[in-house]
Amino acid sequence: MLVVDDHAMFRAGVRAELATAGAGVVEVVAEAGDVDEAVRAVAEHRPDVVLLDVHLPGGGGVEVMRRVAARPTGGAEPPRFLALSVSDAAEDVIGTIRGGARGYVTKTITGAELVDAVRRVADGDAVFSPRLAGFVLDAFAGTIEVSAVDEDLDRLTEREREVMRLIARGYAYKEVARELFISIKTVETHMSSVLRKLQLSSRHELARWASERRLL
Amino acid sequence: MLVVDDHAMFRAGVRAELATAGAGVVEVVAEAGDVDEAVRAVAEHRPDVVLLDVHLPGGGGVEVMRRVAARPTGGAEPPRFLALSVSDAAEDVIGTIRGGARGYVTKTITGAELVDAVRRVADGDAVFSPRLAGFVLDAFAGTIEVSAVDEDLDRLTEREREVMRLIARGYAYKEVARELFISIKTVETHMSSVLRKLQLSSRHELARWASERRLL
DNA sequence: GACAGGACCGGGGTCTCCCCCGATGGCGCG
DNA sequence: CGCGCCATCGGGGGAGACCCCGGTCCTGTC
Repeated sequence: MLVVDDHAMFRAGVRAELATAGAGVVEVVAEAGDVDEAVRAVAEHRPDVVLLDVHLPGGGGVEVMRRVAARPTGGAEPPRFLALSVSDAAEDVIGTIRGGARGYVTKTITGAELVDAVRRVADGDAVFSPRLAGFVLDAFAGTIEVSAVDEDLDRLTEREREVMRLIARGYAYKEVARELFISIKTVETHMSSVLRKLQLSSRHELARWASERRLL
Repeated sequence: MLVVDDHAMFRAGVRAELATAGAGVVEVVAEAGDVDEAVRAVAEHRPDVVLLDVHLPGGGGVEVMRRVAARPTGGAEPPRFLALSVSDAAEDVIGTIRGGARGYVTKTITGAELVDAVRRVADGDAVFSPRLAGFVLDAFAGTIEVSAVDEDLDRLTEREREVMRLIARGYAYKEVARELFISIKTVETHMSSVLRKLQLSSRHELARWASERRLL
């Protein structure tokens, strides 16, 4: 494992904890204190797991993952990243996951828990601290208001729904007309009904409305 | 914990495993064999964790989560769902997570691992089997082609990017002009450059382009 | 100093969007 | 049968979107 954190004291703490709680399970092969060092250390030592601080000089942990992913691995498996941070802010967590981390734990974690988390990430598991699992899964599950959608959407006729779908995808009236073998004027009539029924006022609002509800 | 699975034999197996490996940690308070039973059992026993089979008669595990979420809890905390399935298909996993599950493990799991997974989900952790963590996190991280985006996006000047962002969000030229303290004509000039540089032909295509690349 | 490029602004034109008004034919319902 | 709803089509018009052309400043480069 590679330990990346800008505080040497913290890295020493991780080493000490893992030496006792994780003896024989987790081996620290190297340390790094900023983004450049981290990228070099990954290339040199090819660790299975990188314990990665989120707030790191030189672009943060996300930058490390981005640069490691951009470099050729020479056929070797890329390391798995376990993010470690004092922050439990949603944007940090989600940004880190988007960046490619396979886990995110806060620094309130105990040594034994850290050993377990590292082991799990090494096995391919996803690991999240309790408070963070909520962010990740909620963001992933999305804000799908099933009940509200149906009530509005059911007011539309079949033909109106077809027109709505195409308009929301950015089709011009002319293109919708050609696609559905009807006149432009009919498309305008349907669109007028759609906007009125959905209480929207333009095709742009309609596009956002449909996009938020994943109707495209 | 509530065990939901349509095979009585499997439920018995879970009970037996948890009695030995999870003695004193995990207590099975009830069982259910289909969606209706599961929803009733949740209302009656209010378990902390529901071990939920994905392929279940009556709509699947997703239907259970949907109906439990729709019913008032009477102030009590809703249970956390741990999905359990023979399937490791991406659509099953992602659909289940979208449905609100806090974890997903396959039935190849051992008794000790199951105890650990249940304990973690009860604590609020997200738990995923190794092969599944890939699906979930990749789907969440999205298909972000950093390299392709930058080449196109870097051709835009700073001002063009600002205009592009607002237009992609559905702002009218007039609104963009007001927002950026410039004239409508200037907005048109910038938009013309944006469309030319990105090889797009309308604000609608631009909106889709930006939306696909999560630039909003 | 010439030259390029970016930010800024304008005229004028065509097309699209969105609304108002109208009409016809079909289909089910009381 | 009258009535309402739906799908179809049209005229007209105002506002906006998009594109063509023109221009003035400023800044950085050679």
